[in-house]
Amino acid sequence: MLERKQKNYTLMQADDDEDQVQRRTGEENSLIENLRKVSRHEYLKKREKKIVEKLRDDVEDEQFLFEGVDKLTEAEKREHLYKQNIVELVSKKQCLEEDVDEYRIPDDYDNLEGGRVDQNKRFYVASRRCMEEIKEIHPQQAWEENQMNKAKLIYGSKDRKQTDYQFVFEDQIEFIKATVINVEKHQSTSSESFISNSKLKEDRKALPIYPYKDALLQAVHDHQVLIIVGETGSGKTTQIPQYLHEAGYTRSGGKIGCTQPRRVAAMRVAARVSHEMGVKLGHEVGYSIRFEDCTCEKTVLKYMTDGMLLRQFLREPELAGYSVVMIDEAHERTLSTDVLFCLIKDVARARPHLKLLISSATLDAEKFSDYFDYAPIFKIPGRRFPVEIHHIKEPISDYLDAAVVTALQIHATQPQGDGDILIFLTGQEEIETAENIINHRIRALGTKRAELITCPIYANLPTELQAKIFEPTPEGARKVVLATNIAETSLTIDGIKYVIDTGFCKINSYNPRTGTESLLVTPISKASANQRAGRSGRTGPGKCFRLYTEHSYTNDLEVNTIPEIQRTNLANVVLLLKSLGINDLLNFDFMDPPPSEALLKALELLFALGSLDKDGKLTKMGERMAEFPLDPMLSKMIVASDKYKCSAEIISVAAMLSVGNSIFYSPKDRQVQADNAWMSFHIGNWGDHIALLKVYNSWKETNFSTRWCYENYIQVRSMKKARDIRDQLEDLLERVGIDLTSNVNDLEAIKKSIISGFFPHSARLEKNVCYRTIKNPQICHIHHSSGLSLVFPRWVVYHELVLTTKEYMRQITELKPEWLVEVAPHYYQLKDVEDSSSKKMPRGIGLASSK
DNA sequence: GGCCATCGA
Repeated sequence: MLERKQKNYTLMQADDDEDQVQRRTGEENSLIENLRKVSRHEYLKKREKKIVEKLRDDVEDEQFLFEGVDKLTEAEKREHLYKQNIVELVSKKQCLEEDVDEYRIPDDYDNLEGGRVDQNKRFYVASRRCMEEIKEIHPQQAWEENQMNKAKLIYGSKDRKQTDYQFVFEDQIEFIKATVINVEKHQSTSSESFISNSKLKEDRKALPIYPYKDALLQAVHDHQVLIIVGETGSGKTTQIPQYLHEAGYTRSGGKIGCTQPRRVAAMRVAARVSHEMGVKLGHEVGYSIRFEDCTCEKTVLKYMTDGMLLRQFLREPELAGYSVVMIDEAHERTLSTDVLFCLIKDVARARPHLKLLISSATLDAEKFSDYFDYAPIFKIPGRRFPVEIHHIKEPISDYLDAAVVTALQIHATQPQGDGDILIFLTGQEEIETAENIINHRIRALGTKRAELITCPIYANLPTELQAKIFEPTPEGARKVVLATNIAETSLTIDGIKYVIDTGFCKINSYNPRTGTESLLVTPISKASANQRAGRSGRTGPGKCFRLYTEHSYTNDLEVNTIPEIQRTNLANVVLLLKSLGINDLLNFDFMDPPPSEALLKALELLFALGSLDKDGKLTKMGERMAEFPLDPMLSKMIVASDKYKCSAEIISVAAMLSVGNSIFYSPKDRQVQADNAWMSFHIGNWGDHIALLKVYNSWKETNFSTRWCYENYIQVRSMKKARDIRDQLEDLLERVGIDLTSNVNDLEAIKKSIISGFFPHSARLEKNVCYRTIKNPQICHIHHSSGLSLVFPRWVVYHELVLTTKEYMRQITELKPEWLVEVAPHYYQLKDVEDSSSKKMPRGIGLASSK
């Protein structure tokens, strides 16, 4: 097939040559004929690019997923090499054509001559990013850890702390101990049919979970719901589904599903398990994440994101295709996991043969147990290196300064090259200032000490710059990684020996009364503090320096972070639950119920958007909106765009809004250029929504060019994500019966569609630079990232309201007040939007009759 | 003239 593809290329070339000859000689050729050729030429160019891109993705995927898998057939290997060759040839050619030198800061892996990307290095770097899961299970690692543990079996001080709690679960411990004996008796009877490779088998046996295998199977057999407490490195995620599969839980046709909070985790674990089972990924073992379904009819072990399983409830409310569902990393308490708890508990009652495993790393398993009708707790020990924890003696006032000083102290006093430093800070700005201070002070020290390399990392940092933290530290030097919470769970950095924990992070919480999200610096929880400390003990014994006193650790910090469900906008969740036929949400069996105010606010909004009727039942409109994996206001905007015949534009806007605020990129050293690029999308005061649309369409016009992004200081990663979302939305349009219609020049139609979804978010200019929201009147300002921040239109509609240092509206568009009445007559009356009576706002304005 | 923690569909 690939050979055919290449032939196509040469054929295309021949076609083109012929074209030229004909064009020169054939006087009689009609103009139309010529145009056709030109357009074909263009089409072929585009097609070539598309095919190459597809090939490149294939190669990346294969390298990423089959890394270390030696089960590939010869044909597969050949094909892979072939693809790789083509991609390399093409990228050589492209690099000559596209000499990109804008905001692309060269880093190690694209430093080859001619700017060519060294794919191997790149994948090395990329795979480091998500080493977490692999670390847990990599055979080499397992072996090494095993050897280390043989020498001295030590548990870290973190573990020591947790022993305090162990007596609480005495029953469960007894339960485990009893079964350990069983394990030894029946060990040899376990099924071994799937593993031919003896090395792999040994590795699997070396995992801490292995001795508990039969006991675990017995427990699953005896109980419908089981809480599993297994620490990092126990092998629970990879082994338990395999054990259950081997024990026959998939024999009657049901799948084993395992959820993960993050996409990379689902992918990597699935890849690992398929490797262990000696099957091809996507066949018996697969994964399913948004934009990527790597499963087939044969799939019996399915790893997926928790959000994915949640969406599956819409199509398959009984989860009939599953015989076992395992919810992994339950302690993280993501919004999706929490909602899954409620739904799955209900399903389990209706389906007595469905097995349910809730797996968590912490010891608040008792709470999980209580929630699931006192389900038994099964504890599996983990493996970790000891971590020494140091607290400060006296409280300090400036944690940023203290963090820098501590880092420098470590650097100065600890042996050279014995490990890197990781500092947890709260955000981008803090990271940048810390970076500056450290660099400055290091320079002042002169060349006496070894080099100290600062590596910032946060989610919004362009990928090219993120890769820096995964490069090995040069001989004799030391790295200091300045990270946000991203390093707490989402990525793992090798070689960290010292953690400096400032004790703070930014946490988002939603105020249902005002509809504001606030992102404020908050003390972390104990669980979080321990997680952070654990980051130093992954590859060897570590040390953690906490910039708070032991007293405040024990007395001031909360035990756990407040679950997301209690501090977020619930509109989306409520719509989902409503479309599953769950009506009484106030008495719904949440593990930690969200504030009733938040539920009411969500219901009120859904009613205003027309997705619920006055009895709280889902309407036809609500059904259509629920199809979209978006915030209900965005969904409503899309459904409304049908009326204004601009659905093509609106789904672009929705996709761009969904990726959030990481579109534009403004590096400190190129601020002027970046500002200019930004300006070019904001001329004419169209507003931010239209600017986003312009960005998307311009990118599309350049055939999704990466170079174009660099030139315009736009983040490629975000744009690609927007494209994926937009593609998905386009597919969904068909499902809800909306035609894809484009009307790019009718800005009024586009704005009216936006307002149809966002009419509850309107505000008017109050005085000077202050705005006042119409509903729940409150003072706010235009965020400085907005194109209208110096324009101050009288009336605006905003995408979101965020409290940072002030109340800011983000992503705004100007509107005519009468549009509000036109689009939402049930919500606004003419008197609400009349400009003349602006002296004082009547109470309850805007809430015309929505109760 | 002042900035956006982190995931997920």
